[in-house]
Amino acid sequence: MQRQPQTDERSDRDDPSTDGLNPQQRTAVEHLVGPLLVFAGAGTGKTRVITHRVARLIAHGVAPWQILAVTFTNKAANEMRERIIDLVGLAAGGVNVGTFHGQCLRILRRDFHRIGWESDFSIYDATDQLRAVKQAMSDLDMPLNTVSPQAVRNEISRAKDELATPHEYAERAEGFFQETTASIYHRYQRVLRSAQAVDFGDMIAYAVQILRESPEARTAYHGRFRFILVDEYQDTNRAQYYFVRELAAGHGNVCVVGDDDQSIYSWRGADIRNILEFEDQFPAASVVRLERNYRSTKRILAAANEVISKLATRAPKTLWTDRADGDALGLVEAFDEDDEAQQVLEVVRKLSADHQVARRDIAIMYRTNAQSRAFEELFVRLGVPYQLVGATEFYNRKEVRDVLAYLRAVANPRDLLSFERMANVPRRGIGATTLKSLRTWAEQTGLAPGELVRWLSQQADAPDAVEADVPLGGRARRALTELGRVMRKLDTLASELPVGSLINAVVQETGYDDVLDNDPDRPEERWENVVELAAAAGKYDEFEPREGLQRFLYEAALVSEVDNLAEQSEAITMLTYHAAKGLEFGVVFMTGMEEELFPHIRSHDDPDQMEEERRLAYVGITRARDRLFMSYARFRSGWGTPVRFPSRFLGDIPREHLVYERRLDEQPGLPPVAPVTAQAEPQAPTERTFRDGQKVRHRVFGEGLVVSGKVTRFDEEVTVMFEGAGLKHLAVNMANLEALN
DNA sequence: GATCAGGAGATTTTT
DNA sequence: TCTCCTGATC
Repeated sequence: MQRQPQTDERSDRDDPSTDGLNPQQRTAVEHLVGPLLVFAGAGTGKTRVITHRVARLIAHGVAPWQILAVTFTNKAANEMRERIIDLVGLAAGGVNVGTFHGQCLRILRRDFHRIGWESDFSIYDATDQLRAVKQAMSDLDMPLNTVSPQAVRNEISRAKDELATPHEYAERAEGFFQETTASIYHRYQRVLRSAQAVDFGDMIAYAVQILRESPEARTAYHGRFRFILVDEYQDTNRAQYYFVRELAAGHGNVCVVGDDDQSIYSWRGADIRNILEFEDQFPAASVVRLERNYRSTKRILAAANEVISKLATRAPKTLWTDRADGDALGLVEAFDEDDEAQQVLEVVRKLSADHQVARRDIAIMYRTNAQSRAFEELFVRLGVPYQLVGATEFYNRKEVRDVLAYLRAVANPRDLLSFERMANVPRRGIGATTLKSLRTWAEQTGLAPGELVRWLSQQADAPDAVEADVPLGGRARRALTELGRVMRKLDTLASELPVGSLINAVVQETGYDDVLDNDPDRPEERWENVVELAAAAGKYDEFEPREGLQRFLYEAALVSEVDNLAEQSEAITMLTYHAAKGLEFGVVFMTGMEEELFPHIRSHDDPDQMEEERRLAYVGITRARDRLFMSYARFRSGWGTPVRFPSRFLGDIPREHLVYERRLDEQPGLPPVAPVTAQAEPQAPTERTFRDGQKVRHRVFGEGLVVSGKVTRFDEEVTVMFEGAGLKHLAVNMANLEALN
């Protein structure tokens, strides 16, 4: 695992006694039995409470393995494990720390047979899910444009977050989209089932099902996990709540820690009710509120409080701190995204020179992963060390997915998606039609395509085999037989080689090395990724080959963050606001503080989502200990309108806490924008000046007709059909359109 | 029936 | 910028 930056108050590491805890923290630590809810505001010593609580439980004779600690991310789980060991000693390594999905995986591995599954299965991630949705739609003879497969995937995931089965979902489905989704969902589950595969939502759902339906399993887990601890409880979804409830049903020793102000995952099904209604769901629960912030300066905290106070709904609380006022928050106005990166780097240099701030204590945060690009390019060019958290999407690289598809097709011959992904890579003359007839044949025989091709190859090897009825053309049959031969070879290798070496063998045996060599754009990079994958798999070489393979595949599915190649202690950290939750840094740069980016444009028409953006801004601000900088660009290439305006969140911060580090001189071509510190709302036109059907002239595009238009917060946008240039979306302030009639 | 080329569309946040 | 999809070609 990559070395992560500090979590909450790593700085004051201490002995397991309750000395040095404030009264609220102590209350939380000393409460041992029964349900407990800890409202832990940002920087209030949450991690400290958790680790001390664990220490105290162990001091009271609870065995480490009787404690189950659940987090939301692998990052958080690793941090928590480390902190517990730091405090309690190695003996505490036995505490069961893991993500929801990791914990459920263990239960499935052990007890999946109780509900009719095998203990080896494939885990389908979001990309696989999408393919499975398309597969389901095609099974139903439904054109892919009937409904958006992405939307259906998300809808299915939301349903699973609520533990709704296809049947339950269908019962309450309303309207065309939901009713269509209902039938796809039904079929989708069959696709997964026959592939012996589960998606993320299934993992929770099946674990709950096991706990509910198997008395043996239920008794075993109740006996095993006597104390349950859930971190970031505000981000749990309904299914996860049921999971916790089932586990805690025997004894009620469940401690949840969270902060409704930091709830930022409702788009993933997080249900704020879980934390707000905890006292109803677990009667006799004690509630502790941590409101003293140890992390940030007064001015940073004031900004945070101001931003979060504009929420329409939240549990009342006010963070306070004893720390000094600190510096004002620095504002950086940039021309565009490249300039933004430059300017941020300028400030970083100044900080290093004037205040000896170490780069490892600096974080650059952004709303979307794509924003990291400008920073990366600059930093690479200048040799500035940085580390990217998450995001790299290593496991979404084509070559990585290809190799993994081979491994999964070997580990689980029934895994249809993996099989079909690798079936024609490299090209073997197996096209869509061949695969389709193979699937049909599979349905008739009850065998999976992966099993059938192996059988074909066996038949071919046995000269006196009885000629069975094979519904395939000669060419297709030959190609599939050859594929079966490769698969059988891989089967053998998988039983002999540790998984790290297996990857190398797979690449050679299958001819995938040629695919990599002949890659049109970046063969070296693709090779590097495959090598890196093999290196990651090497961790499992100590296991029996088959077992190591299976474990590696589970990890690959559940770990989204990759080890960065080298540990760079002197590197600037770059990460999204979402990924920053739970971390803290001496200096934080909140970049891209622009309307339509942060708050994100997709949140603009939904008040609930807008509130979530605000909480996300709050999370960003409260990551900073000593210094906070916020930057925005006046132009940003890419999508949407190129002209940008400062984020409303900037306007919410009292001006006495803000100071410009850098402002642009007003230049020709730059639309005027009032300084953020003095700004209320930007002036927006109230009605359209160009009507539909109006003829206009543009300096570059020539003459055209206005097709549609709308008034936005800051400007008027029109869509114009130009005679030469086609359809264009234009911002009226920028485009200098001339009305012609 | 497979492959190729070109175009279109889509890009939030993550286990 | 990149991936997916479609339609045309071999």
